[in-house]
Amino acid sequence: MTRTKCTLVDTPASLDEACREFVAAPVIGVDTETTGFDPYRSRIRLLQLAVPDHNVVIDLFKVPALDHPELRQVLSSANRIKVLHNAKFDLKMLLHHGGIEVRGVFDTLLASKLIAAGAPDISHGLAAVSERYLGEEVDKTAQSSDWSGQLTSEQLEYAAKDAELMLPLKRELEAKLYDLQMHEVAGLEFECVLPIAAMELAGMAIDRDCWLKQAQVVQQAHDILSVELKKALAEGIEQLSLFGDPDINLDSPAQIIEALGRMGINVEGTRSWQLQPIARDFPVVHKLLEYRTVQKALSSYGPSMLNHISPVTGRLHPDFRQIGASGGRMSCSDPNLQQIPNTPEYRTCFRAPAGRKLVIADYSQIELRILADWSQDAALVKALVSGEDLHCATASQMLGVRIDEVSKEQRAAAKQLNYGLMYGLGPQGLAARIECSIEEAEDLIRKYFGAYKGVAEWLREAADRAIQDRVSRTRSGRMVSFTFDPADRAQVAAMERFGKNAPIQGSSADIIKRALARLYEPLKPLSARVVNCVHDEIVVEVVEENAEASKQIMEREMILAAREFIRSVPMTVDVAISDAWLK
DNA sequence: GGCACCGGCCAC
DNA sequence: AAACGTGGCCGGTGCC
Repeated sequence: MTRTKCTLVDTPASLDEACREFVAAPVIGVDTETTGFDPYRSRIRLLQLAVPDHNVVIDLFKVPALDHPELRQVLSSANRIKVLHNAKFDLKMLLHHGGIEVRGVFDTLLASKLIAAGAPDISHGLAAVSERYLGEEVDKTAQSSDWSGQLTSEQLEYAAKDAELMLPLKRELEAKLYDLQMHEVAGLEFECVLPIAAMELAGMAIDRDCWLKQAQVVQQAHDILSVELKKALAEGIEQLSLFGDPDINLDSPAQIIEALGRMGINVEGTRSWQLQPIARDFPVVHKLLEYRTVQKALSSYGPSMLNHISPVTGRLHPDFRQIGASGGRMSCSDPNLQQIPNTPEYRTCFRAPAGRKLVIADYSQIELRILADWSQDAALVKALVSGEDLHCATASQMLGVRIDEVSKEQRAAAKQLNYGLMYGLGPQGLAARIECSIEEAEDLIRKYFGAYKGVAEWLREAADRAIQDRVSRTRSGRMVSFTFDPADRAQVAAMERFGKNAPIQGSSADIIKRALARLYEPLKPLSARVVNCVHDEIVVEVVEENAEASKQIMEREMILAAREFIRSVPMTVDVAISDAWLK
């Protein structure tokens, strides 16, 4: 690469000059260097902007560039494309420190992930992506250097280089996205970056005392159970033990298997599905299952959760990975607010601060509605359009009984089928879940697909597509690729199940992402902030007096987001206004 | 001490 | 691989 002109901006006059250049540029590479990763506890040192043949490095410790009207306009205007790698990070910094909402984002990280179509073991770091698309090695050693003091020429060079790289990288990635017909879904993803950045900055409020109180209750149960369980497990070796209680580690599956074996209880593993069937026969097994529950509650949902509370905001600011799953779903970590136990004891601790409310909105049966729309199965569409209880309607269709005569067991079986079959549930799995024989399960599945022939056909085609084309698409055009060894029957079977599931799960992700993007502007005037997003659910925090208005907007925008993709069945959104994360 | 992996289990 | 999909977090275990 030829040497590009590089300017260090550290005076108001040089900033003015540089800004004139950006105002005219349709595409700008952007990067920042910061003193840390937490926007609330670190500062932006450098803002790098690259246009063809010119890199500009702005030293924000020397000149208050984030206040510069032209620069703000350049960054927040959707008309000028800003190319960044992992834009969420820079957007959070610019939003928090400058109140700047960066629009017109092209994110090279998300582009790379889309192109990879969920293939595992592909790195999407800037160095790897540059290498892959430009054949260029990038030295990232300066990234973790100290950006708070006197800067070396190496640091400045590195800083400029990252922004400069964005321009050729965008060219390559964009061409590839068009090739693959994924420019539209790329736009969908790029529009989500600002809303997700804002969601992370907003964070979720948690009531510390409430959480600790709950943890203490569990701790007590844990202590009692652990003593009882140790005693029960020791009984098998009483005659061997000369030194009192053997110090068995209850959290070690290997030691548990050994201890149970000494008592004459032989198990392959100690997962709950393996233990459940024999829990009635052996009190010690029942005790173990009880212990497991509280152990999980204590370790994953105990006091350690509070370590994630920001000392600055007093709230939880998780990390959302925008393309976290191969089908396009988001994932969440540190902490994972998508896996908080769905029980009142825990959810009630996620409480809106005084004078504020949570508005909780979720799509009802979104995946089944996608399946119905996609398969155009007449019976399933009709059941969903009718607004009847879906699982009763399914049981009625399958078994030929009147809908008001469907028994509890029949409805439960239908529910398992509705949710399970689109993931590839087989007779064995169904039998285990509803406690019937394999033959009965086979019969139920036959009846289900007899009632929903269109669904059967669609699922068959989806599985075939995965095996033959090794790729399928969600409703937005997002590609999901499948890699497997065709000689391995188990892998083929797993891929068939994945092939059935991925387009549906991924389309659901398309829809919720459209909802996040659509909600951003309408919620702003209400000072309502999205604080969490759990696959088919969006949680907003808002001042009490604007809760009702927020509710209306959420219902409207979420339905409109779904209608962008799904038209033949109604999408329904359940919305509740609440003090805590409870409906 | 850090890392990778596993068994196990929480969410949707 | 539970013959039901997608994730992340935990403690145990073994390795370097």
